[in-house]
Amino acid sequence: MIQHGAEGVHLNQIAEEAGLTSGAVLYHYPDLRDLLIEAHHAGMERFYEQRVKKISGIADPAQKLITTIRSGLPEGPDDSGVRLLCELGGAAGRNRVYGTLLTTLYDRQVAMYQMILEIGAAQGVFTLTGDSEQIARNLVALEDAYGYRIIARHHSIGPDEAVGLILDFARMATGHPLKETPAAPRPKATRSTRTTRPRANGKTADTPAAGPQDAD
Amino acid sequence: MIQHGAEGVHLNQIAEEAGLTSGAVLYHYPDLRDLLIEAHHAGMERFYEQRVKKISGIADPAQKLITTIRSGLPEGPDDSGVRLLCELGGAAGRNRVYGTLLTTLYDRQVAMYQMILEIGAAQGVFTLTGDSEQIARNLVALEDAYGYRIIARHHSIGPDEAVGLILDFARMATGHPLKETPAAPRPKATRSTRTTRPRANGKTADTPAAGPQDAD
DNA sequence: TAAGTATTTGAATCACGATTCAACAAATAT
DNA sequence: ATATTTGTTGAATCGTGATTCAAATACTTA
Repeated sequence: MIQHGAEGVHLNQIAEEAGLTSGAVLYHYPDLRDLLIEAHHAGMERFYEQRVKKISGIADPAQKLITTIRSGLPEGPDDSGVRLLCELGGAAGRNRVYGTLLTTLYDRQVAMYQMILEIGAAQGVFTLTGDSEQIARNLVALEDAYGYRIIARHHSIGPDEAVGLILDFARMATGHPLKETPAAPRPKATRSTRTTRPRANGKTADTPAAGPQDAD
Repeated sequence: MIQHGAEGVHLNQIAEEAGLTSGAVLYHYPDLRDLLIEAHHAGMERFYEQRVKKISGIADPAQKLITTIRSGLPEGPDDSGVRLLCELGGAAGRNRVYGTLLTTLYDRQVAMYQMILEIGAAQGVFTLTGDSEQIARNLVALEDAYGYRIIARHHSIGPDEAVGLILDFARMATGHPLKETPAAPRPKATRSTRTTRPRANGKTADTPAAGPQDAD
């Protein structure tokens, strides 16, 4: 899906990716669409779980907020997790299931932010300038949008710039300076989230070597 | 593209939509991709022009800002202009041309907002809490994101709610109350932006009547 | 080990969509 | 009025990808 779009996936590609033949894939998923939906669902779930895990250990609301913001953005234009979500965004207008999936994710993310905001406010660390849900919604919205910008390879908006922009808003909304920890030099070359798959067994020796960037 | 996704368009559908046969379409666009790019380009252009036109007559910066925000959002989940842009968002990760197209649009919209903000500030109407570009970027980002939410049919976020949320941010950023004009009861049933096309000439009498909502 | 079940293969088939092209029609120029 | 070009058609062709299925293989259980 990342390579050819939600509507452009071909059974054979899926099979090859899985190290199987088309028949085997059909054996498990007589209807391809079910597989795609499950895949999207799993991708979303993984994305969300990762975020939750990243902030689970942090106590300070400000640091928690900053980390959460960063974890919602792609690591770069090739971040597969976010790429998938962007793909979903386009398809959501056409397909109710995808729409619901995406909507659910959005709501969960809002709840996550809202929790952080509320706790911070309760501790007196944040001074919210409005309803916590309203702020949370805007935070998630900003994340989403900058995700798209990064995926589209905007020349002047990368992950760092996006974090900066979102923090600008977060500061207004929380009344907290939200200093980015200069520590934690985010691990550079953790690119390609793609789990290395055990290639097809023999026979399919001729991989047409699809370029890293498919020109549609 | 709206019906079947950027990767799912079929020549015959395009031809039928245009009231032609596949051959005739190929005569003008030997490479289908050129057509799609031009279509996206035209769609974007139209979207932008419409926004500019809508605010052209307004003098008051606050009203201008409010109107601009509204004009950046879809009128509903079926707004074809925005649907197309969402489609583009997913494809941008795969296709450099689309990425550039989208990036360009984003930058132009930022410039548009920036202008409004700067003028408002110069007139003493707005008191910007930060860099005008930074605020403008976030405004466009919010628009984009809520566009996606609306297209995905979020149960509690429609055009009105989105405007409200964006205005919440805009108020923080401009220090202006930004009261929505209760006047101008937005025209209810202006659905289906789709321009009525002169149907195919004879022969192609059997239109399979594709439902309004294609289940992917 | 043997029987039974689950999975995978590879080839055959089927359907559909892109592409080509000769003939036709319309518009425009001479 | 005729020639030329421009655009369009419809049918034929071609290629690709989904789908089916009998046979082969792997795994499980008794």
